[in-house]
Amino acid sequence: MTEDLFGGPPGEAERIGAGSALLRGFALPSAADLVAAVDAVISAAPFRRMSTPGGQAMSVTMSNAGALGWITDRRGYRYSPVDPQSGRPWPPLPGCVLSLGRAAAALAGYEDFVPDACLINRYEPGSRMSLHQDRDEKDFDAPIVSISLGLPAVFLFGGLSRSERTARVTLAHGDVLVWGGPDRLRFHGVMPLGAGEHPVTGACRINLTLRKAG
DNA sequence: GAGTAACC
DNA sequence: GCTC
Repeated sequence: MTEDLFGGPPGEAERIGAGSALLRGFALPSAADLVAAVDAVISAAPFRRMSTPGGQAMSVTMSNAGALGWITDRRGYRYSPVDPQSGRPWPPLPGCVLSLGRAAAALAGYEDFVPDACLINRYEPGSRMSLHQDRDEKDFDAPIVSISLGLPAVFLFGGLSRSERTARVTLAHGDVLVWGGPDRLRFHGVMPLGAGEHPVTGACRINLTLRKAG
């Protein structure tokens, strides 16, 4: 299922599905800026542990930037224009995150991607994300853009039903994964993060997920 | 595969 | 976006 996407350089890119592309190392040139931008967002909207509607604590801690932020609590999964913890709007989507996400989406064939939400997930060793679909967004025409920073993680990329077998893709610091079109509703998740130390992020992985939610 | 919540 |  892996096939050449762009017919060569720059960088390494591969199709991992009809509507999906993995851009290896794509965010490396701006990684320091991205991490600084995340730090600024987090100073205004700190990482917090959310609970699922069923009351289970998530193993990642989360925050958001942009006009809309993904949240979960007893009332369900949804997007909110304000940080429920502060009552204030989420911090603006950093320019370097927006430009990187748009460039990655364009390379993957999504030219007019205008994200309004950036979910920031912090994985510590043992943190995971169980298999799920992203379906709280209003329109599924826009792709999902996932930027990986810090410790590597094994990403699970499944099919349109939960029972389909999953492909395993290691996502490293600087990798950007884009999925949309026929792959937009594919189940996906992340295996428990292994222990380690990364020179840029320390003992964690930061994932930025850009979406058009509204 | 099913239950979990809340909404469609 | 959880757990069994």
